[in-house]
Amino acid sequence: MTSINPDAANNFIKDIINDDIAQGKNGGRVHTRFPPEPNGWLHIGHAFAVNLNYHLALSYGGKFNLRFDDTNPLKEEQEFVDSIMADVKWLGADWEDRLFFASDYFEQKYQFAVYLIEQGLAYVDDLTAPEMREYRGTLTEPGRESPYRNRAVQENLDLFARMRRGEFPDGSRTLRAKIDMQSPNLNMRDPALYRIRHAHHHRTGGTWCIYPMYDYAHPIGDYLENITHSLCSLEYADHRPLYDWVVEHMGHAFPASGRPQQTEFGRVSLSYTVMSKRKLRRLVEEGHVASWDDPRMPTIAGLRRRGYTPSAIRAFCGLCGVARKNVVMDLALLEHCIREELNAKAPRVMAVLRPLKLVLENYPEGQVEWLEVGNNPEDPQSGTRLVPFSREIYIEQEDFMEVPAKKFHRLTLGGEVRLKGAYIIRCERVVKDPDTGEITELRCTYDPLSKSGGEQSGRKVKGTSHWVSAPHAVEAEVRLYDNLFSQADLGDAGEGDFMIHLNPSSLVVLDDCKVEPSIAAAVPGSRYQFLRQGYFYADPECQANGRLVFNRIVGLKDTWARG
RNA sequence: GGGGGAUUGGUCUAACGGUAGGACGACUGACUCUGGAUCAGUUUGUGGAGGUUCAAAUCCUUCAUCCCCUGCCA
Repeated sequence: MTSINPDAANNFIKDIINDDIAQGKNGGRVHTRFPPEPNGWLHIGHAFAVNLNYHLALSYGGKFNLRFDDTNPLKEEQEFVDSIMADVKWLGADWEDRLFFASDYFEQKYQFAVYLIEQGLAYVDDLTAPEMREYRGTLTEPGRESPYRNRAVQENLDLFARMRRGEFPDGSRTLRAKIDMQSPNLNMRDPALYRIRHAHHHRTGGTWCIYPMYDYAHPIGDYLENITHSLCSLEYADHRPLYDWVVEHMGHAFPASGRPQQTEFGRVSLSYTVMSKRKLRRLVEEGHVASWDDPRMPTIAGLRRRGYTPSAIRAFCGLCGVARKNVVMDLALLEHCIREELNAKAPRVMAVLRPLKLVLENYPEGQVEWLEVGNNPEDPQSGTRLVPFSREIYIEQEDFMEVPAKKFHRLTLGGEVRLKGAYIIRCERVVKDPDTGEITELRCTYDPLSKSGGEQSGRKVKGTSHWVSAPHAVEAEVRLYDNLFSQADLGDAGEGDFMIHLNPSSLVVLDDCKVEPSIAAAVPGSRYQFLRQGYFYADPECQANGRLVFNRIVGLKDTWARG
């Protein structure tokens, strides 16, 4: 079990839990849950919530449930249940045998509603939706009581039973809690508990035509599952009095030893991207990204496809603040987490993304040397591999400048550079296309005494370049992913306007890359550091058709490019 | 003249009346057969005003700003 930052300072939720344990609440148990609605894909913000709930339970020796909040058949689909389960599992949160659905409790919820009616705490209302809105009042004005508010218990019981039987059309009636139309908290102005929806539910099919509302269903689910700490996002703080109202009456109807309590925390979002379902959907529907799992998307599926590891995402979540305010985390922190992990673990290989042919005029034609190169300087255990070297090689176009810029450390006309793991070379001539003036080839010489690891290899030059032997080079496609948006905080860009900040270069596809032969058979899903370029992921889907495709997960930090 | 929540450097966070610290980023330098990594260092902060106190980021008052709430969504 990978832990997130176990030494992290306490957060306010831990403070609350510690107090609860000290007071013996719920017998000192800690039991959390992650309650997604199966109506979309999980994103990095959800990962934070999953992680928070799971690791809180874990660190207190408690339990963690996965519970789908499927009370609205119009929006929910099995497809999302499947993808969410896969994502939560991939993130490493283990619900063991505690997979639940709000719909598992529809019958109990119905019985409890009957109890509320009997107690005079709920009534069937015939108001239409627009009427109900009008009766509700406004933020600054109290509401008015529905004319149906004081129906007799028997009439309510009868009407509610007939609602269940399907005698009334959608929208014609609701079951409402009888609380307080004067409350300054709109959630307490006789909130709807049930609405009529003659719709097919992904799990219960056509069994029901009345469906409970979130505010009613959620606390019941928590209560029935013996949840102790029901964590949710900030916007539900106003709903807490209603949550408590339901729990309190559940306690009377179905006495149990435990009582769940709701605590709100701030959502986590990321800079240079968007998080709202609506905006993510627009990106897909308008074709700005290929799909929900496009490697530029902040969805779990997208991050996975990009090449992020669950452990890096967990580490990131552990570094995020748990606070009573929504936060926008710096993308750089997420990138730091994957770099840190991959720096330690990823094998290094040489890949030339934008090749420039280079001929070593004094290197014997037809000769091939297999040079031993270290796999990872950070990991002595990682060993070495053999890389072929020959008269014709490729180097990176940007590693040569005929007229060097200030502080340029690599190859220049008449200058020297070391080829990583091989020899020091000197550029003698530049061959150009006579028409375009474009550099097509470099004619160079090598210093035979400078061979890496050789006795006389100690000579220093100011730069080192990566390279690939031309006759041995393997063709690959490389997809350079970058920030989806060029502006860090899209929050204040007007609605609908955020698209103007799309980064036109969020994806650059290079299809003429040359990689060293050692990764010709790269295992799909494996990760490498392309020397001096970044960390890359052998794309599992694109690999399928026999073509090598690598996704750039994240670039290396590059102090030269920055300057 | 509604209710709820929040405010510590560029970002996130610690402090629970007693030296404002950390992470990421940025910048310097060292080192380097990756301009990576590593190491050393630097920079930037308690929203404002009052008050309580020997002592306030922390407690009180007040102002300001930001977020959420008028679905038969969650």
